[in-house]
Amino acid sequence: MLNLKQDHSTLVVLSVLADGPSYGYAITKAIAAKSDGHFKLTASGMYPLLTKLEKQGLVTTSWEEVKAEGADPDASGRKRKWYTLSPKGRKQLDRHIEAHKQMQHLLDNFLAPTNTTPSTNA
Amino acid sequence: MLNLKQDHSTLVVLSVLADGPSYGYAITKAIAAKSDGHFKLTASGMYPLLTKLEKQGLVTTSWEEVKAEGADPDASGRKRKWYTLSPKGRKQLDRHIEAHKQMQHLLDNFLAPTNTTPSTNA
DNA sequence: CCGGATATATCAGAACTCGATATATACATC
DNA sequence: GATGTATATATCGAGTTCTGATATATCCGG
Repeated sequence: MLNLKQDHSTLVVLSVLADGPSYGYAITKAIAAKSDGHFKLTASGMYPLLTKLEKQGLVTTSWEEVKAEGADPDASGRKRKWYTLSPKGRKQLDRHIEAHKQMQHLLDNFLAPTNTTPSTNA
Repeated sequence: MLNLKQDHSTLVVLSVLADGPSYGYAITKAIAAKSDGHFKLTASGMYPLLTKLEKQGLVTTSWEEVKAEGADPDASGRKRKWYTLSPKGRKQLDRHIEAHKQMQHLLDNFLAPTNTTPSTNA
């Protein structure tokens, strides 16, 4: 169970939101599910990140009352804060994926065996 | 020019030391060179990291006097602190590379298009 | 009514980031 | 010999991030 850092969290959260609007708790569950239980992003990592994404204009938010079935329509039920990926957020996701691919590429090169004269050159 | 975070710094520094002993300043240069100028690890990131690696027993250290050619043998010249990868450090590097590969794999899977029923299944 | 799941959010101590600063030697150029 | 750049190690400090713990409140099954 790998705890995600903010860079990876951002990538993963934006990626989840690319599939459609969601809310904090559901996103943590989606991350766990979509990663076969390998990735973990806890509440204390999730909510500050979502706030940050909102401030950056990468997501827009709205509150929704979660009414229990047959509940008193006047009673104030549990609330959900929905997060929707903005066009800016979608672009940022693409850029983030590109950056991630490049980092992968650069690291792979860096870690590759130090062959000064590879046979592929012959 | 990407500034490396500690996770990547550790991977990269241990990888440099796997090629043989080196010292702080040379490692920063080696990282820049080996990454074609893409990776940067500054002094304020390097020295705390090296200290940490030493405390963890991943590297061993020794001081060496850098004598200028034809310099007074009694004069105290510049000093270098050499870092050598320990067997424990070598194992840690392997583990770190494995973890990195797994993270790559998991992220790639995560970011892959959401095909619930791929045509490869038919 | 209790406990576990759902749901959002903050707190606080620890760790990390990174430009700036301190210190000192080496060396080339003017 | 002065000035500047490169070599070389190291810390400081303001800001950010990390993470388990805590707080609050609803929902639902037993």
